[in-house]
This record gives sequence, structure tokens and C-alpha cells, in this order.
Amino acid sequence: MPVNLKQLAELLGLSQTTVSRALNGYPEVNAKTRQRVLKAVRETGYRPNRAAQRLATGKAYSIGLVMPIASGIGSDIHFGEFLAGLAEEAVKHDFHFVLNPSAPEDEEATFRRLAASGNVDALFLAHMRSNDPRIAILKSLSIPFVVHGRSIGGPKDYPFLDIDNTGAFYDATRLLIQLGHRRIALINGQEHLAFAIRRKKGVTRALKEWDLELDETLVHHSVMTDEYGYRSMQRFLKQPDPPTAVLCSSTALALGAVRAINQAGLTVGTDISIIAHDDVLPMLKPENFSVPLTTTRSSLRAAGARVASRLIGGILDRGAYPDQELWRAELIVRASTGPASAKKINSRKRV
Amino acid sequence: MPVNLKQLAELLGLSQTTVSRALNGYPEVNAKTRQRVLKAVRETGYRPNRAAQRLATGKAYSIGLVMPIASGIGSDIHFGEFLAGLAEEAVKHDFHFVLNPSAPEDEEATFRRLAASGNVDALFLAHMRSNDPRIAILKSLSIPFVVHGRSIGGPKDYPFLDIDNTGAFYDATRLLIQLGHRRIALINGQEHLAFAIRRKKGVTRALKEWDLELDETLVHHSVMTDEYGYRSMQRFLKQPDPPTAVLCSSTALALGAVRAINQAGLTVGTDISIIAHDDVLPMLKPENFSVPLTTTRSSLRAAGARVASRLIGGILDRGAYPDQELWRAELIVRASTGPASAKKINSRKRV
DNA sequence: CATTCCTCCCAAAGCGCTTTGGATACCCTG
DNA sequence: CAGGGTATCCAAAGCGCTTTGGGAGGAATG
Repeated sequence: MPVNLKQLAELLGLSQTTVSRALNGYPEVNAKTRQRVLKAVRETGYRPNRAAQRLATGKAYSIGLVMPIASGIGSDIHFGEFLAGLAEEAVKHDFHFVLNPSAPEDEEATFRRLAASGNVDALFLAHMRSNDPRIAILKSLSIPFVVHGRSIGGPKDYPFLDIDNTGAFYDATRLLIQLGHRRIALINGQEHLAFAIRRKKGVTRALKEWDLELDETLVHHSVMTDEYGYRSMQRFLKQPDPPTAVLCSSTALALGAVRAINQAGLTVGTDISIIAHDDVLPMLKPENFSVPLTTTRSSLRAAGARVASRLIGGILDRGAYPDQELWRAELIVRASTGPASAKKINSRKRV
Repeated sequence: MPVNLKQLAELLGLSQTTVSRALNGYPEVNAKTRQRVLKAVRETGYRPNRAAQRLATGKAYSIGLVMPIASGIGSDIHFGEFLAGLAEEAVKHDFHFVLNPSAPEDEEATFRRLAASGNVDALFLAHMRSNDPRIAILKSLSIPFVVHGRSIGGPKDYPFLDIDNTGAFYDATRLLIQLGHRRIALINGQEHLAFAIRRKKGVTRALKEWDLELDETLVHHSVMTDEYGYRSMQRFLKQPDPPTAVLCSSTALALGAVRAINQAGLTVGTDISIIAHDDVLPMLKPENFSVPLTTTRSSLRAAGARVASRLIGGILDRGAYPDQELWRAELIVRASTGPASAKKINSRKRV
């Protein structure tokens, strides 16, 4: 038997209007009265009825999530982690989700349906590609949205939260170069994804500053699972002139890469250096690697929470959030990076 | 400018009452009238306002999801797949989700809060353990729920959807035994999870029928990732008397196991047989393995959809669903199973 | 023919909140 | 002391649906 606004108002000897206004921060209510109201709320445990608020305000108090069910995305470990961040924040504000599993070819229709339904106040978007067409669609539907990541090319006037992928991989590459590495490999995410393109750009840029060039045979793109990390590294090591250092776009990839390295009889950090991007997945901590991993770190869950904050803030029009945010990833040096070994790697394999 | 009930009623020259009843399947409305109403709905594209329905009925039209954020569960690939099934069905009925990320120790509090909030009509529960305490909690909160999986021990009178894990692994083991295998290994999910316990039981039972015993050194429990499959298999192969067949609790585990097998210079299907449980993950199809995988198959996404159906059906009290369902997994024989090789496996390694 | 019983429909009262459009009292100006 | 602000509060009208409590009309019953 939760108490409702009417009862609360009676209890206080006030009108519903005043109580409502006190709670929603309107100015035309005496400070003392507001305190009384707040106190009564605490004592009675009053919680406004969301259904009634929805009806009265026309807001849905929920955010739409188009869940990609394409191969290797929806079931991706990163998705769950980001979602946890989103949900963590949403639950604080009593926001709901409308989860829409959707194949890539149906996405546009899904957006339209969702926008027209009035069931969501805002949408969230991820897995940006270059010239991603979804941004234009969402704009034309004039429904608020926040993108996680950034497209490449096309208009830039849309709200997003991204990390500085170029910068992160530039920094990482720079570190490797300073340690004397010249043959640097990259095990990256899928080629069409914006973050992967930017990370590669970061590597290229750093190399160019030292008059080095990125060897395309030392770049692999794939779904970011441990298995592909293993395969890629294995193939790199088989090359006539294998890399002395490798950058991985995720700790999962790094896990596989490390295994391939060990299996080749090499040691991470001395024979070959490795830096991974760390999304701070609870199940895959870089400090727990047999050789603790040097990483560029940025919490995916924190990003999820922040996106949720911005979406919710926008809906409640509380507080002014920046429209575009670019988070800088931290470069954290651990034991997996060391000076380029003089020893020729392939010679080892012939033992 | 969506049309609402009032306008629709005016358009039809009927009262809101009658239109509402026509739409909600009440008997006291003439069949012809109902047809007229339905036709008008189609033409106008009328969709009842969910917020208003919520308020009027007191139902939330949404289901609560306690998302485990414990290590290796929330970010599990299987979670995403199940969730996609849930959402797929929910979206058809315009149901929302309340996602609650929660650490295991906070789960009880989360349940209470959720039940008291009135924000959800029903809850969904998964990752059953033996004597899982959460069932009793949910019962005491008297909120409808459906469990995916089943506890082991404790009262059995709660609604669930499970697959016959014991049966599936019994069948699989039987097949292996019939093919002449005697040393059979099991790479299983985490030890405390009910499905893993049951699968092991299935193996044990089948072996016992042939007067064989499950060698505990041939059983590994772990998070079901490709990496652990690899590690487990590697260790099995190093044993003095390695298995000639192995059962994997997921295709991800099998992926790793296959790699270990190949790496040892052995061939799947001839030197060593392998059967995996297949949750039908779009990114990991058993038929696409280098040697197509024999599996026990049961779609996780279908299970998600079914659980959603039952939850939603229960809320709308439409249709009678069985309270407890046990799905039988299909045993699908492909090329990864063959007669036990006469060749001693370890001898190969010494070449 | 009077009565009862269906069948089919309607008016109106909520559900619990927000918001509009005043009121009232008090304080300042000039 | 009249006129104009200002600060603070309230009554009531929705939001769009469901549901209660009839009520009219015709068929069936006695």
C-alpha cells in the first residue's frame, strides 16, 4: 500500500499542486514548505507513480536500445558490459529500456517504429561505421539520441561520447617506438568499424613521425575474440620478418596473442612487447595476465553510465551536458612492454 | 498525431467503453460491431496509449531483469543471445524491460526493491545453482516469475523452462560409448551451476550403464570460453592415458578444444571424437567448424522467446501456459564423432 | 399480457500525476 | 491610502485508458 500524492498532500495539509511543485523543484514554493514536504516523503516512503507521470507529462521515461543481432556484435562481451553501465545509471532514475533486437537491414524500420510509438524518449546508438547512415535517419526522425562512438566522414553535428581512439593508439605506438621497436603489428577490430579505423590511424601517425611506415601485412582486422587474437599473432610470427611489438584492440585479442607468443617459445615483454586497449572488463583484467599487460584504458561501463546520464538528463532537462565528449584513454605501462630485443625472433623458432 | 480512443469512438459513433471492450476481447459486444472496430483500428492505425493503460489497469507491462554483473556471467556471450530472444518476443507485445545490474550479494535486495516498486509485473531468473535461494525469495515476494533452468534440490514447485541437460549428455555419451569410446572427457561449465551438474550426471549415468566410470581427472569446470576449452583439452592430452572422446558444454569450449586437438597433431573425428552442446549462437555454428561438430542442440534464443511468452501471457492472463517445461535437446551427428581409434593417442605425440 | 432474462451498449467515475489559471495576503511605492 | 508587485498557495481540468453500474430493447417465459 504505497502512499500517493493525494494522501501525502492531505497529510501535510497542502494541495497536491504544491506538493508536486515542491518535489519537482518549482520556485513558487516556500523553502520551509519544501522542507516539510521532503521530510514527509522520507517518512512515508512516497514514490511518484511512474505510469501517472507518463500519462500526465507525455514522457515515456524510457530509452530505446536497438540491439544488433548481426554476427558477433550482439553477443559480444563488450555489449554486455556497456549495457550494464547504461542500466546501472538508468535504474537510479527509474528509467526503462525498450530492447529492440534488429538485424542491420531492419534497423531503419526499427528506428522509425520506435520513434513513432512514443514508447521511448530517446535512443542510443553504437557500433559506428564510417559514413554511418543511421545518424541522418535519427536526425530526420527528430528524436533525441546519443551515439557511443563517432562516425567518420559526414556531418559532425550530433551528440556523441567517444574515446580518443586515434590518440590512444598514437600514444601506445609512440611508447613502443621510444622503446626501440620498429616492426609493430596491429590486431584490430572489424575493418568497417569507426574505432578500428581510428586506431589504425593513430598507429600510422605515430610511425610517420619517426619516418616509419605501417606494414599492411602486420595489420589484421577481425571480431575481437581471444581466438582471433591467437590466429593473428600466430600468422605474424610466421612471417620472415616478424614484429617485435604488437598492439591489440582489446584484452580478449591480447589473450589470444599472448598464448601464441608463449607457444612460440617467446616471452612477452622481453622478446616481444604487447599493448592492448582495455575496456575494463571484470572478467579480463590486464593486471592478471601472466605478464601484466600494458594498456590504454577506458572503462566501457563508465561510458555506458555516462551515455545514460546524458540521455536521461536530456529527457528531464536537468543540467546541461556537453553535446560531444571525447574521453582520453589512459596509457598504463605494465610489464608487457620492454625495449626491442636485439635477438632475431625467427632464429628462436628454429631451435 | 496518433488517434486516441475517444476519437476512434466518435468516428465509429460508439462509446469508448464499447470500443475498449471490442479491442480487449470482452464478450458483451456484437460480432459485427467488433469487426467494424477492428477495421477502423486498421485504417486509423490506432494504438492504445501504454501509459494510460498502465495507469488504468495498474499493470506495468514490463518485466524485470536482474542482470548479474559477477565475473564472467553478465558479459557472457550466452547472456546476449538469451536476451535477444526475450526482447524479440517482448517487443511484439510492447513490453518493456527494467534492467537491473546487480552483484550476487545484492540480488535479494534488488528483487525486493523491484517487487515493491510496482515497476514490473514479473521477473525473470537464470543461472540456477543447486539449492538456489532466490526461488524462495521470489515466492515470498509473491511476484510472478519464470526461471530459465532449474535448481537442484529444494522444492520443485516453481515455474521454469529448462532443457533436459541430463538427457542430452546421456544421449551424447551413449553415442560415444556405442562408437567404442571408453575414456571420455567432459569440459563443463562452472561447477556450481545446475546445468553443469546435470550434464555431468548424464555422462555418469550413461557410463554406468556400460559399467564404466567417469574419471574425475577427465572433468574440468570453467567459464565457457574458447580459451578454457583449449586449456582443458591440452591438459587432457598430456595425461598418460588421454581420452578418445570429449564432451563440451558449449561450442565456445569446443572451439578451444578443437584447436588443442589439432595442435597436438590429431584429427577431430578420427583420432578423437568431440560432441558439444550447441546453444545455436549465430556467431558460432557447429556446421562451420573445420570438422563439422556433432552437437546436442537447443536454441537459447528460442528459450528466451518462450520465457518471454510465458511471462507476458501470464501478465495478460491470456492462454494457459504449462508451468514447467523441459525441452529435449536434439542430438545431431556430424563429422566430429567416429569410432574409437585403435591408435594410442600419446604415441603420436612422441613422433 | 406481464414478467424475466439476455444482448448490447453507454455515461461516468476513476487511475495518480502535472499544469493552467487564478486567488490571497503581504509588502512597497509615491 | 490606492495601485502594483511578489511570494505562496489552491481548485480543477486534463492525460487516455479501463471498468463499474446501469438501461434500452427485444426475445423468451409463465
